[in-house]
Order: sequence, then structure tokens, then C-alpha cells
Amino acid sequence: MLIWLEGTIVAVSKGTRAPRQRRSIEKRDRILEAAYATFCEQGYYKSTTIEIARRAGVSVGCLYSYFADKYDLFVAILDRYEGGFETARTRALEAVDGRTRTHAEVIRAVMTSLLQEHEATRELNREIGILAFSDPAIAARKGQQAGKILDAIQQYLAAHREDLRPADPEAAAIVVWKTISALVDSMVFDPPMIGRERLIDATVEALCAYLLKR
Amino acid sequence: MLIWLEGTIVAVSKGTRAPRQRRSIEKRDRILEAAYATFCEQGYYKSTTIEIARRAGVSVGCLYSYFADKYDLFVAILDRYEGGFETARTRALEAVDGRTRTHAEVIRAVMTSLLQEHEATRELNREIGILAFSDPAIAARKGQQAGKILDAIQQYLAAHREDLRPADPEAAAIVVWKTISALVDSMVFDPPMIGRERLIDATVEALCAYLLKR
Amino acid sequence: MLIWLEGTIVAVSKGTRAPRQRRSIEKRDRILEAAYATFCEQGYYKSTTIEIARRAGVSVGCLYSYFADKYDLFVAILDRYEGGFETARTRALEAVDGRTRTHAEVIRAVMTSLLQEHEATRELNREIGILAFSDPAIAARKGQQAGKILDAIQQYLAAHREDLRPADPEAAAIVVWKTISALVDSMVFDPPMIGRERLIDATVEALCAYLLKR
Amino acid sequence: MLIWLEGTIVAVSKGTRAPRQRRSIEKRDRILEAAYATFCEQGYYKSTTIEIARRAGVSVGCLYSYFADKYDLFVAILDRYEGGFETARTRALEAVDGRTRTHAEVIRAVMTSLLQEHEATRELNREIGILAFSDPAIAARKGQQAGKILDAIQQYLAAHREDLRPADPEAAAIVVWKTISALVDSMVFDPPMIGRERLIDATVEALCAYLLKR
DNA sequence: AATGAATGAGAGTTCATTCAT
DNA sequence: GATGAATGAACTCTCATTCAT
Repeated sequence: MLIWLEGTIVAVSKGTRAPRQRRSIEKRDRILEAAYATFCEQGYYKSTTIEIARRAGVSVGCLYSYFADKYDLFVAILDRYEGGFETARTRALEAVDGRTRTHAEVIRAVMTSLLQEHEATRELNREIGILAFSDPAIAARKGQQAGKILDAIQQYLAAHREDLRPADPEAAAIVVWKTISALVDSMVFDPPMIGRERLIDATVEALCAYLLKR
Repeated sequence: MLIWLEGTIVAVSKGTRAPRQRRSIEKRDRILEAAYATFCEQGYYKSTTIEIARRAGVSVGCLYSYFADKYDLFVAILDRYEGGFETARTRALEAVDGRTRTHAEVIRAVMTSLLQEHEATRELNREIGILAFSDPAIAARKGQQAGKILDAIQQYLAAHREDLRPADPEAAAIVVWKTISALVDSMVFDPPMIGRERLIDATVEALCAYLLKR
Repeated sequence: MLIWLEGTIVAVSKGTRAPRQRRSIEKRDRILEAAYATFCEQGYYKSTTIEIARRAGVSVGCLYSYFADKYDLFVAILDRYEGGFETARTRALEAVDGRTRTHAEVIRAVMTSLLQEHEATRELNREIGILAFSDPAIAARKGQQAGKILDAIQQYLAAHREDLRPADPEAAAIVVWKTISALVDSMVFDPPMIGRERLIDATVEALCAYLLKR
Repeated sequence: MLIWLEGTIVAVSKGTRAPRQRRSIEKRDRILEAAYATFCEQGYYKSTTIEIARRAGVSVGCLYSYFADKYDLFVAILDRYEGGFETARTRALEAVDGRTRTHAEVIRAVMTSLLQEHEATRELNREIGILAFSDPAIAARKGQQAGKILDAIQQYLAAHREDLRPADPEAAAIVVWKTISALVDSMVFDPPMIGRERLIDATVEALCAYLLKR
């Protein structure tokens, strides 16, 4: 069941409460945020519903009146979660001092913004990957998110078609996105081997070499 | 405690059985393989020791006579697991028809080989990442593996210094490795959006553009 | 953590429920009593948490929300348990028909009262002794109990100094207490060889001969 | 099944081996001693059959060919075990420098000897008590041992009838034995509150006051 | 006869979920 | 609607006992 509420489509599982009042929505949001934070820190299996409820400042019973089960809660988070790409894109495309950024600056800005986001997200991304494997519903949601991101990148590539080299813009979008997110992940999760700046420089260099006509 | 047995160093936890006979080793291996397969498919938390024992065709008790606990079993897998990079490297560097491969061919061969490996590995990589986050021992092992791979790539870059462009070879090694493994992961885990060949072509193109002098 | 609740100090382990409501306390008490009875009958190792929960009329999970683990439950019992000596002392020192009891009567009364208590206590005392051996925390608690009892006996001996003979009142207190409790234990645990009355008579006779000036 | 072997009656459980050869008997003895030591140190439940076999220098399988089960092993120990009283009696009754010991000296010598024995025995005595409670077979054996000791004490009391006071020698024997063993136990198991010498002095004083005509 | 690897029932413990208040 | 005490299935791990070698 999908309901339209305050500008958002909200999925409501059978038997759980459809939040019809502003109060309810706030509570639902508090729970989602607590769950999001907990899943990010501990991953899905180590997080407990009691801990999530405690962090949200509600009772377990209350949590279960908004979400059918722990899994439902996880899926609800996925629905809102887009990994910070939107913010990163917006920030990156903002003009600086009235002039358009260079492509290198855009890539660098996207990476910097994603870095901030990922620092906070930690386990969630990985857990989504794991669960997606054995769970088609999660896989589908993950695919949707990815689709949006790739669309955005493709639009960017199309908009600057005349500057760019790659013959296959669909594949290029994927390569660009995977490269950026892998490097950002690495900076967040891996023990740092070399300074972040050097890594960002190298990534920007690589993508520019790939994308730009000589 | 580390013992040298039939050409392999085997870590033996306190109180667990040191496999002194070929039989024992085979059984230990069967358990490791069952555990490996299970962890790959279900991740660490969803896997149960009973299920692993069942798959290995032994009893739980037997499993626990070879490994101190579930965690010990996981770590033992980590110790053997190197994600297929060695094989990939060896294959990629083999000469074809008596002539040295081009850099593009080497990258393509590495990716193809890793693809095969990753098809089978699935969840394990992700789970290692998750557990590494909260577990220094796992983080250390993961770091070692990564170090070996990056060393190999750096050696390759150094050996072909005159062909190559990047100013910072350490950072370049990381960018190359992360790009390759991210794309391979994507081909394995993500719902396919475009053909693998196109993706491999694009990745090879990107890395060549980055690495090679024009 | 110690909390003051309805006239009792209650030790609350980290993560276990602090009983804030009368209901909770009653349940905690039910569990303690069931555990006490079970430990008394079967000793520590033969007792199972499921059996204890069943006897208390609650689920295992409930038991574990009041006590961190089986050991914590055992220690909690130790904290309340004083082996009936307090009751025995109070009863023994009550005046009879307005006149003070003779020393012989006091000893006899203490033994009679302890006998009742011990009939019910059975294994617990022994188990405390066993666990105290390998567990300093239990040893400390046991020592405290013993200290209180010996203090009480010493006070009694000091209060009747002029009637009594032993040169070393500290040692005398120990000998008196050990003799009394050994004989009471024997009457409770050993297969009866001779009537209890004869045994009590002999014990009283022995202690009087020891303690009293001729 | 009871068999007469080398001067001892040996109980053989159904299905276990009757040790017909000297070799076998030695092995059986080694197991008994290892089990005795282990039970003394750890008590019945914490002792494992594997540990006992290891200490005896035999395999578990071998252990199980001599004893039907862990319990059978325990009972077999009970059959040999007499808590050191025999030794203590023999030593105590030995003449010193050609003259007979005084009663006080005899009591002191018994206590000193038992102290040595009990230092080594530790948990076994307690465990026997616990198991005797729920197990008639053990209770019976324990009763037999006690009977022998009490007989010996009664004989002593009878032999010195003219020196002694107690009207009820059967009860006196029990009081004497329980007092001695309780004090010895206390010296071994309890955290020492006062010096052993003072405690032995007081015990000897108490028993002499009780037993001897003035 | 002896070995010790293997078994599996059963113990302690956790935590998603329910439901009386 | 909200609460949180209570539930119990399911998990990890132990160890007495067996049996192929």
C-alpha cells in the first residue's frame, strides 16, 4: 500500500499504521533516523530493535506499530536513502564566483561531498549490498537508486557532449560512477595508505584523461 | 600457533585439533570450503555453524574440534582467501602466441579472470569489509591482502615506467585497483544494465587513457 | 549498581532490568526463590536456567531480563542468603517465661532453629563452598556471612565472660560455630545413625563442657 | 559384578573390562588416580573425561573400557577413598619415644594428619556430599566410610572408658568426628581468620573438656 | 586392546516480536 | 495509541560417549 502524505509517497505494510497525523509522521521519522544511524554504525544484524527504539525515544511496541518488522524498517530506510548523491550533485554544479566550474572541479566537488556523506553512513552501504544479494526487493530498490545516479551522470555527459571523448556514454557513466564511489569508499573504510588529497588528485586526473578530448 | 603441514602453514587455535594426518587436513579443508561457500552466500551473521557443518558433512562437534569458534573459522578463511588476484595476475602476464600483451590486453585479462573468481565469492568480500570495520584483527588481514595487490600493480607500473604518464604511481596503483575491482563487483552483483563487454571496453579505455602517455 | 527499592537494596547488573514496580519485584523474587530451591536441590551445575524459569513460572527470556546470567543469579541468592543464623540467634536469645535461658538452652535453641532452616537449604551451602574455591567473588561473600556469625558469637561470649573458660575467645567462637553447623549439617544430610535428640544432647554437653567454668 | 583381584574387591560394570592382568590393573589405577586428582581439584561437573584420560596417559576409549561412564568412575573412587582417616589414626596411635600419647596428643596428631590429606583432596569431599544428596548409591558408600570412622573412634573411646566422661559414647563419637573434620575443613577451605595453631589448640581443648573426666 | 576423531543431545544466552495494561 | 515486560525459537558452543581403524 502506497499513500501520498505531505509530499512523499510512503509505503505502508499491511497491519501497520498509516501515519495520518503530523505527530505520527514525526515519530515515524524519528524512528527512521534512529534506525538509519544504528544500521550505519552496526550493520543490519548487529542492530537490535530495542536499541533503535531507545535511540528514537519510543517504545519497541511503538516501533512495531509503524513498521511490520525489522526488515520492513530496513526497506523503509532504503526508500529514503540515496547515499548523498543528490546533495553532491547539487553542490558540485553550483557556480563558483559566477563562473561555471571546470569538469575537474565538478568531479572533485562530487567526491568531497560524497566523502562527508559516507563518513556518516559506514555500514549501511555494505549491508544493502549483502542483503540485496539474497533479497530481490532490496536489489530492486538498490537498482532504482543506481539508475537515478547514472541518469544524472549521463545527462551531464550529454550536456557536455562536445568536450567529451567516450564513444559509449552509457558505459562511461557507469565507469565514472563506480570509480568515484569506489575511491570514496576506500578513503572512508580502508586504513589510509596515502593522503586523501593525493588519491583525489589521481582520481580526478584519471577521469579527466578518460572523459576529455585531448 | 602455526604449523607447517603438507606444504601449507596452518594456524591452530589453542585447544583445537592440530591436523597431523592427511585425513584431518582433508576434513579441515572440507569445513573451510563449506564455511567459505556459506559465508559467501549468506554473509557472516546469517550463516550458522550447524549449517556449515552439515554442508561439510560433519557434526558441529567436529567443526568445533578444528576451529575454536565461528569467528576463528572466519579468520581462517581470510587467511587463505586472496580474492583471486594472484591467479588473475599470472594469467594476465602470460605471453600470447609468443608476444607480450599490450597494456590494454593485460587489463582486460585481469578483469576477465577476476570476474570468474568473483562470481563464486559473492558476499564474502562485503562481509570482510563489514567485520573489518569493528574488528582490528580482520582489518589487519584485509590490509595485508590489499598491500600485496597494490605492490604487484606498482611493480607493473614501475616496470613500464617509460610508457606511462601518472606522476604519482602509488596513488595510480590504488586508483587502478579500485576501478578494476569496483567494475568487476558491479558486473557480478548489480543487475546488469548494459552488456559486460561494453563495460569492460569502457574500463580498459578509461585506464589506458589515464595511464598511457599520449 | 545498587538501588533502594521498597525497603531493600537490590543489586542490578548492567543491562538487566531494574525492578521499578512492585510487579517486577515480585517476579524477581519468584525467580530468586525458584533458583534458590533448584540450586539447593541440585547444586549449581545440575540446575538449568530453563528449569529455574519454569519453576518460577516465567520464560527464560524473562529470567535473563532480571539477571545477566546464571552466575549472576547465583550471586544474587548469596546476597540474600544468610543460612538462617539470624533467625536462630533471635529465637535463641528470646527469654522463656520471663527468665533468661541457660547457656545450654541457648545452644540447643540455636541448633533446633538451624535444623529447620537447613532442611530446606540442602545443597546450597555445599555448592557455595565449592564455587568459593575457584571464585573470589563468592569466597568474599561467604567470608562476610561467616564474619557476621562469628562476631555475634564473640559478642555473646564477651557478654558472659565471667561464666566462661576459654582463653582464646576468637578461636572459641570458630570452634563453637563449626561444631554446631557440622552437627546440624550431619543431622540434615547424613543417613541418621542415632536419634537427633541424642546428638543434640551430646553437642550441647560438649560445648558446655568446653565453654563453662567448672 | 564384583571380582576378587589382588586383595581387593573390584566392582565391574556390565560391559566393561574385568582387569585380569597386572598391566590392566596398573592402567586402571592410573585412571583412578588421575580421576581422583581431577575431581579433587575441579569437582565432578567441571572435570572432563578427556582431561582425566590425558592425565592418566591413556585414551578416552581406554578409560571407557575400564569404566562404564563418568559416574562409574566417580563411584569407583569413592570405594577406595576414605579421606585419610586410616592414615591419621595409625599415625596418631603410634607411641612416641616409647610412651603412650596423651588423649590431647592423639587428637592433635589426628588433626595434623588430616590437614595434610585434605589440602590435597579439596573439592572431592564437597562433591561427594552434593551427589550423595540426589544419589542413593553414593549416599550408601558415604555412609559406609562414615561408619568405619565412627567405629574406630568408638573403639578408642571404649578402650579408654575409665578416663572418659560422656554418657552416650555413640553420640560422643559422632560429635568428636564431626568437630574434628569441620575444623580441619575450615582450615583448608575458609579464608584464614586466625592462625591454625590457635584453632587446633582450641579444638583440642574443647574435645578434652568434653571427653575427659575432671 | 587401544586410539582419538567424530557424534549430537543439551546447556546458556539473545533478541525479534507480542500483548496485557 | 503507547508501553515495555514477557515470550520462545534459534543460535553458539561443550562434552560424555561411541566406533572405525
